[in-house]
Amino acid sequence: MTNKIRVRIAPSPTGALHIGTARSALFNYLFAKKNKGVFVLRIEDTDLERSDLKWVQDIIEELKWLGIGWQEGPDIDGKYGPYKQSQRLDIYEKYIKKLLNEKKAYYCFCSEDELEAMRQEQMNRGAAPRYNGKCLSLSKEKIKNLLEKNSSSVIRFKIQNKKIKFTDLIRGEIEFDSSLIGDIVIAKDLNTPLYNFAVAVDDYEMEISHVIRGEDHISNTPKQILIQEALDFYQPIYAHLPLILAPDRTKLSKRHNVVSIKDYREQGYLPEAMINFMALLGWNPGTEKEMFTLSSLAKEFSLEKVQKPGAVFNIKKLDFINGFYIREKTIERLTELCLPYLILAKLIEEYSGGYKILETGEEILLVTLQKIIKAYQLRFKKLSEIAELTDFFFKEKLDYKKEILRWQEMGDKDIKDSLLASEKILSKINQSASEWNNKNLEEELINGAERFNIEKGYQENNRGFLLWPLRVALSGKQASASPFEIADILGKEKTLQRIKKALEIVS
RNA sequence: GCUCCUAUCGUCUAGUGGUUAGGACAUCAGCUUCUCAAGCUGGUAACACCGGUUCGACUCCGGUUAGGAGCACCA
Repeated sequence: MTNKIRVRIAPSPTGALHIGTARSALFNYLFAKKNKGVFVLRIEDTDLERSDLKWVQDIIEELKWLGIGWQEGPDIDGKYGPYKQSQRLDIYEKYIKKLLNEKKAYYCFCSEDELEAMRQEQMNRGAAPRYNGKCLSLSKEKIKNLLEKNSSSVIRFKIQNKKIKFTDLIRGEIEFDSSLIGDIVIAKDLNTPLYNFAVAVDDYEMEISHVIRGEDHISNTPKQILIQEALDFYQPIYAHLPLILAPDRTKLSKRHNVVSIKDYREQGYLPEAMINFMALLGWNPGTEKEMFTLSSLAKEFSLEKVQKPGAVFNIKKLDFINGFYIREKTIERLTELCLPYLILAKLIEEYSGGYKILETGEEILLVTLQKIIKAYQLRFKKLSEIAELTDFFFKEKLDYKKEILRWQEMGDKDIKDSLLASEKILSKINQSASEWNNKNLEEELINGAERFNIEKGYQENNRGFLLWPLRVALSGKQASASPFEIADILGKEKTLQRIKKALEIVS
């Protein structure tokens, strides 16, 4: 073993990258960065039945999206050989044979039914279910015979009865009694290794110094340690991370929760937010600082500050953090990020280098799109929300009830008067950049609102009598950006059209 | 059932024998305000329980209770 810090994550490609795996990756990555070590990505695809190349792609894509890079692993040559277990079969075979020769492992011909019955009987007795060692003393001839007959068999590892102690960087000393474990299956045959065995071999072969993984692996650790000892391997240092929990405090599962990073990305969560949020789940800097970029985390991270108890996944906090990073974006970048969602919602489409409104086919300039996004930058938490919030900019016909045009105790006649007053003010303003802009529109309309209130005998500073019906007429919504921003973006013609429509609706 | 792990506001957490138990999200109120946000100000809200140790325990020890994870020819 070198003195170098070498860590890894070892996902199995049996599904989309899970948020728990992503957080393990983050913590390993940060630990490596902090200690100038190496972060390895190893693909654990020993289970060919369940593994699929498309999930390897997903793991790679999503880790890259998060900004978590590896120094050794897929796409990158390494001196430790291939990083997919299915390409390392000869390595495992060598060690399986070694264990077999040294009588530390043996063939087992018990049927699954037999094993199931054994387990049941032990459970009923209140004992820990474990293999009873039936095939341990089979004679050489008998084994040879059965193997030649192609009887189905597996290879078991002989568990030494002893106390196994190891130090966990997060939890301290952990002790297991190996007599409770029973001889585990380490391979189905010489070419089909199983998890606990493959992990022990790979961690050794890849010179992994620290194994940082989820708490759900604690009970695998003694098995792996025993295999390491039998093979005369060094023992890596362990650190078991607290689990990410669902609101009911059980392990986050695909069945009841959104767990894949891909889904969060598609919902419009930013990688910065995911990283910041995942880091805070089970770790804190010991200060009151909570907002972190990946690189600031790499400086401040330490395993000593990792929590012991599991952490409940709080989506509201993720939303808050995501909103924070949305507000941090430049408007150019944020618009770029939002565009796909507007396209997906069939509001706009891309054409020869520009964009057009899908419904009317009219061109919409990038600067206009940026104005729209800017008007909503403070108003959304997930990118996917942008379409519903801003759809009225791209629609000809607004669909709303007359009732929502009403501000406080206004009668229908009052609403009409209000809209007519707005119309009068706005038609006097020229559609030119120097006049028809947010600032000037605001000035004119606020002055107008005061005049309108005096005229109608309303309370003077209650601008809603003019502004509310106007804003609803332009947006069709009870909640939206200001009428000034909207009118500015819509332009004079559409603004006046929408006021006319509203007047029709009141009548 | 067995093994292991865990226990501070609803949630994420600070705290390492003496604190008005701090922060963040959420929540509530106020300010701002045409609305919704954002922002600012303030409020409500926690040491699971029982024993020790100690002049003194959220903090150390033991137990109880509760929760979780693991117990495959999956990883």
